[in-house]
Amino acid sequence: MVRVPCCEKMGLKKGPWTPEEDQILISFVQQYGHENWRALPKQAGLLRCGKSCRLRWTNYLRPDIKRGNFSKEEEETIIKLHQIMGNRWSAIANRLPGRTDNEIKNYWHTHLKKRVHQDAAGQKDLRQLQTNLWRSNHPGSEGNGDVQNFTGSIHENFASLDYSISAPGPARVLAETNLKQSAKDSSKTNKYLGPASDSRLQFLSTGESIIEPGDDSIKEDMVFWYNLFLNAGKSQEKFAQIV
DNA sequence: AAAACGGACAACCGCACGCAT
DNA sequence: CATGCGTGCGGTTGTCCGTTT
Repeated sequence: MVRVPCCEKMGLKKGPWTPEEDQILISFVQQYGHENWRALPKQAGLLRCGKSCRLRWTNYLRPDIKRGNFSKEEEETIIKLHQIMGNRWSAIANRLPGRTDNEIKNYWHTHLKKRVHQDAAGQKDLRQLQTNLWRSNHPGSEGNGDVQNFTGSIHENFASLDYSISAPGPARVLAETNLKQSAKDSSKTNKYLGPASDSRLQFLSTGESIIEPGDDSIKEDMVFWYNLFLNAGKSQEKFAQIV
């Protein structure tokens, strides 16, 4: 059997819907319901295929649809459900009242995908960064289990957004102070949230410097993680506790 | 000022599934 | 069981619009 796609039928309109078409569809559905999408456009007097009508109704015209920006809670829900379910947008949409699968799918591709990938890459980098931090403060400890325990703990706690992290000892970060250029560069991409004019990366609340002259190799990582932390809603104190 | 570019969102397309015959 | 049909789903494309060059 070869089914002819409904949209190939001659005379049917494609593309964006006009307000008039929307009004016709809304009025018809409210009056007669939508038991048969294929027959609906003809009955309603619309030059659209049934599929197009159904999509327009379910994704845009339905009265229970919630318009507007996604809340933080909705974003987190989408990210968590996507980790579990993958691209099963309709299943994810079922958990978010008022949101459609299409809307969630679009939001994922345009907003959330990049962020999640960036976080995943960052978590990978974190182990190396923490190893560097540990070794810079614990000479002679390289290669032993303490380093792995420390970095593993940090990684797991950060990944699960657990605030109760305590680093073993005052692992003070020593880094090059000349952050002007990297801060300037980062601010262009909204990654650096601190004062761009400051040559040191500082806690905004306490003014305490966490970057001291010394190790040039980790300054960029520190800027990255500091900003990721702030973006994630962590306090500077917690950041200090970790490093 | 205008062209080029890129992000956001709406809409389309093809496949798969379930149900009726 | 095979076929026909309606619908749901996810991937992809098209279009609009703001920003950058």
